[in-house]
Amino acid sequence: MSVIKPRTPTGTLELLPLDQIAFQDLLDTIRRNYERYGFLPVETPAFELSEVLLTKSGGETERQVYFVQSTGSLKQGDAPELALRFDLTVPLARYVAEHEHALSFPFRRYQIQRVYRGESAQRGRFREFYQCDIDIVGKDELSVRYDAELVAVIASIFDELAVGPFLIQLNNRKLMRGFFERLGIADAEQQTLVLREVDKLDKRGADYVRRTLAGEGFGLAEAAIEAILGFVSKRSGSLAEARAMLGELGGGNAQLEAGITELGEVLDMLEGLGVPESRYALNFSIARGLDYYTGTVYETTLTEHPGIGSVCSGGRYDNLASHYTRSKLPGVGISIGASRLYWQLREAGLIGSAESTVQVLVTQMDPKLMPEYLKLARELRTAGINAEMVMDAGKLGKQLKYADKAGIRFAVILGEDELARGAVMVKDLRKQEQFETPRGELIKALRVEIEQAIALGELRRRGKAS
RNA sequence: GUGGAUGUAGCUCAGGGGUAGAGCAUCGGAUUGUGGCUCCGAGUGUCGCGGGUUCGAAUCCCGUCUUCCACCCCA
Repeated sequence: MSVIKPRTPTGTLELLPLDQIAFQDLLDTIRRNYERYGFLPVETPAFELSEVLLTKSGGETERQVYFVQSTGSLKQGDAPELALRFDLTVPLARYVAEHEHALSFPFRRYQIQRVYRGESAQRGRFREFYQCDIDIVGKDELSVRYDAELVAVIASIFDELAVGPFLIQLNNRKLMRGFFERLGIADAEQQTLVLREVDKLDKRGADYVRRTLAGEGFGLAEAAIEAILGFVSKRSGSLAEARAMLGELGGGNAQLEAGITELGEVLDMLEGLGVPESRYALNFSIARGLDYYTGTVYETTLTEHPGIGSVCSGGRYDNLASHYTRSKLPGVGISIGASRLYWQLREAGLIGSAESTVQVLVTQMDPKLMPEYLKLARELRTAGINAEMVMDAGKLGKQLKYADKAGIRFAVILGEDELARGAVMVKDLRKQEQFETPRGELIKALRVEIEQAIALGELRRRGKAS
């Protein structure tokens, strides 16, 4: 009989249990912070109607969309009416438009789900991956103060992830467009093209951008190019510097002035929100690729790992759901690509395998004592301690080996000797220590051990809070 | 979609016209209440797929697929 080689399609991330636990810990941290800042959970279907998803046909998105089709429909040669979502923003727009009357505005939702993109796989880039989005959608209006609030959320998450220093870089599309307009680049399309090139500054360097802007398709005058480069090369190192950067821009047109005002308001909020100055900076080269951003744009990087690139990005959009409703729904949102983030952090050695979610293994020393083992396991579980029981008799050595390989930190051992003494043995496989405790104090003793390990950062809190 | 590379045991790879190897991993054992170290033993491959050259191909040639890297785009 021929067997099929078991393998996952390229561009998918499939993990072993201990790595999956580490990944889920990452998602949990993100989710916890989203909820802490008052965002509500939403899930939408993995696939949407094609007509809903592909509002803007042509271009990059359509090239990357996976269509979904039943075999029956495929045989009939019908065009697929379903497609897998490629981000969470388009489904959000549909969701808000569809449930507009049942939602409270400003609507704050978080969504942690997988999205699909049919692109060729590369390092840390997947065809199926998790996005963790938050968006705040207003009705008719939404204050830029919300734009500042998102900075606080990002800072809170990356602080808690403890992956070293990070920088949330801020910019504003109006400010950029206004600046280009002042230089005589008035056409919106042309501005978009310049935005896209300028965004590559930190990756490709000033010379690359200079050459591109002077080349065909742009052909900008040297003075304009130098003005642009001088503008986009600026970075703030502190709040005072950020304010000075805005102050030096001067005015000249409504867009530029609006951008300066908006960014200024965002800066004014950050201190009160408790975001340290070291966590954010203005960077006038940040543009983001998506063309629906109209105001604030965000891009977060890990200072000590520039190679990882952006770990969280997003921005403000004027009218989220114009394709689905006549209501004006402005919003602001950010997204964390969790699969890529996890993968990159692991590559950089910033994240390892976790310990098992199983906290204690109840070993089976003597099959005759099975009723005792069952009782022990029940006690542990009732106390909120995650416990696994060995059901098959076998050598104790093998059972401990199993616990070790499975990443289980503690083993409980009970044989004739302990039973006679009314005691039970607790073994810490990591510390290579064991101690005997009176049977009645097992739970207390284990809790102390577990809390200690959590305090040392060796374990994460599992099971119900005790 | 464009350009470049790759493909040999579960993994990392060596070999290079005469029919396949190492390390790691896996499993078993080292006197029946204690894991990660050590020692002993065991198994596995249509050498990516198809065709050609040859007495003979994993090894040379052609095609094809796959995976990877860069561009594009993005998380």
